[in-house]
Amino acid sequence: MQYDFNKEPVWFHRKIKRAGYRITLPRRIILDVLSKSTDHMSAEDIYIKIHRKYPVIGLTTIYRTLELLVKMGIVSRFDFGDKRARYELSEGPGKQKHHHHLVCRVCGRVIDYTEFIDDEKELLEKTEKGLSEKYGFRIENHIIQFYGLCESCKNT
Amino acid sequence: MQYDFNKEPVWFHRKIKRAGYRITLPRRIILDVLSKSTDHMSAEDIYIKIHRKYPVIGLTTIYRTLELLVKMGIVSRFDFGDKRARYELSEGPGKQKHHHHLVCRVCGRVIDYTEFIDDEKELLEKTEKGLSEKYGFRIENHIIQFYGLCESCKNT
DNA sequence: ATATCTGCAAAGACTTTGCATGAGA
DNA sequence: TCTCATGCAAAGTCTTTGCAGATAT
Repeated sequence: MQYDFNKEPVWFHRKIKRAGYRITLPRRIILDVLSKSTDHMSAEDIYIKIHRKYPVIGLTTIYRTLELLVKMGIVSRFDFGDKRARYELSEGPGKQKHHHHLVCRVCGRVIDYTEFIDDEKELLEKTEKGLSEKYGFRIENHIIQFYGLCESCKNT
Repeated sequence: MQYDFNKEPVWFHRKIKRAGYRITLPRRIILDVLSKSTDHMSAEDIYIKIHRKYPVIGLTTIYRTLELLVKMGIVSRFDFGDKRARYELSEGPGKQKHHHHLVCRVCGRVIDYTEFIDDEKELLEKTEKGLSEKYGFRIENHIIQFYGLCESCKNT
């Protein structure tokens, strides 16, 4: 894993500082790993990826940083049914495209799909509006996941 | 918790037996608790509810039974962000109505809602069809969850 | 300078596993 | 009778916490 300090994302610095936090090496590295990955990484995945080049960064820090990033809305956290939390960049300046997940209940494979998102959008907006009126909820985000058997597990 | 052995659900016996499993006391009790509860119970919740009347049933059995019921599709398992799995009867003979969840990220309260389900239905069917064609997935079910702040946490 | 942040080790919480006993068909 | 199911205790896994030293601003 290579980290290019010249391409630091400005929006990130601003957001962190504005919230009263500090820009630190682990935070920069972890954000970088997440923005370059297309996978849904666990804390340990990130740790392993980072460890060779930055052995000083411990797993604890990964957890704490992820917690921070989730709280700030920069990162989203998912549960795909294996026992570990998975993380990915939220939609936004990090350029993550809005998508949902398709999870195979046998092999655990996860596919991101972006199709039908536009169709969903209208429905979701309507639903969010209705729910917030009826239950007084302020809805911030949503998760849609489909579960089933992936192509290979289906044929086994 | 009272268990009425005269009202045993026939569909459950049939389903269990047809799958080659045995009808046992713990399985009957756990199903009963789930079908009478409107909550999203953790394994421990179920254990506590059962324990006074059936102290012989251990937590391990609860876990194993839930695993079985989930595998058979009788029970669904959810993650609401606290660290424990939550279980509820799936839609079906147990008479659970199809619904989704609204989760408060502060206090953890979960509201079941059934509104808009009809609107969702058409979209979901279309999406499921499209996804199964494109990715070769056999989709068995889905989860939709909204996250945000409930009425009281919003005003604090 | 000083309030944050980090790493390490240890603790914590939920869940799973091994094994001998007990129970359903 | 003969598997399958259960209970107990122990182990496992991911995640969090306490604390002293290090770091950002």
